[in-house]
Amino acid sequence: MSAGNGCKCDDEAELRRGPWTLEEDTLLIHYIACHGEGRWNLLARCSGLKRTGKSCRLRWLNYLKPDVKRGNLTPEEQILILELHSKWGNRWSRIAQHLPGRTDNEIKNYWRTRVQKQARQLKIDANSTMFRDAVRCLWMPRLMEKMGPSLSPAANLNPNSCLLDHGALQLSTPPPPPPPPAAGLLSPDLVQLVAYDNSRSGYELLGSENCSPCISSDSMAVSQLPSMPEFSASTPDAFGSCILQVPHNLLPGGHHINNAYGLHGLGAPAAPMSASGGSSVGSPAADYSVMGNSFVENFADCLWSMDELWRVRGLHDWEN
DNA sequence: AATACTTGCAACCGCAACCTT
DNA sequence: AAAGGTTGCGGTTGCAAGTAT
Repeated sequence: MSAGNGCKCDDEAELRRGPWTLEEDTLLIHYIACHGEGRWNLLARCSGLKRTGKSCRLRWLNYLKPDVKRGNLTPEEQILILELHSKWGNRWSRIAQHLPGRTDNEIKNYWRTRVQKQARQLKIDANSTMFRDAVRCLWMPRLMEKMGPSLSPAANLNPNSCLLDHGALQLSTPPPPPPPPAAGLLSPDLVQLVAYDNSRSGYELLGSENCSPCISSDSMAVSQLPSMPEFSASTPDAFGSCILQVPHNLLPGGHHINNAYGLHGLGAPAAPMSASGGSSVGSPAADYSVMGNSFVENFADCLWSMDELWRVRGLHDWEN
């Protein structure tokens, strides 16, 4: 460990930083093959690498180690991450222990880039109960669908444990406190909904058995929505969700809420609604008049369910 | 085609816990 | 027991690649 043990002890000022080169990787792999893992500072000094022990350790564990799995996380792994994070929070290394071949860094990146993005789109704090509800009600069922019939035991979750379920509501903890103004309140004139592409040819807001209390049991085609200037939709994300913004004044029967989520469908992401749109639609005005009645009718059902949900949860007073 | 913007991920940093002497 | 060194964790940053305008 000392300067006199035969190691190449270079001036610390020459330590390299930044991306690793192929030569450095080769050197590190070769050294570990000969001497094994651990003792990272010694490794750094004696391998000829002008890196800190910390940097060597990180490169090995996160990238070079043979059992590190590359490629996208499977739906099973994603479910596991969501579930374990809801249990343990940001304990990345602990979570990683349950996903063989995946590193804490990878899981942390997944959470930050995918999951927190979802929270931002929903305008919900990623650590809030409300967001955990959304995860359980929206993503987990979708991921399970992607997994098909081969549900792994670890991911054998009961979607009906969704906190949005009426039964669960009655039995479980008191309603969560109203979210802070920034988390959930929209402009007084708009309602936001999360919708999923359900058919690749359009968008559909669907009833879901998993989250039946929070949505209408009817489904409704909204593939023509983009042709209506009153509505806007965000670009669908990696999970296929997009945010619809709908003017309050289009809602019949005085039903109005400030935030809604829980509209659940199936299928892969597709082009933004504004890009492909409905198949046989004419001018925006004509489209709306043609399909308007049935759409609004079902939409109202859906919103009523959401409205009821918030009332049950004691959140009604965060309406304007 | 060029530029601006967004996204995903590898790598770094600070800190705390653990280990060795 | 204490001090110094090492390791591991979680948060953050920087950059290359991809996408939108």
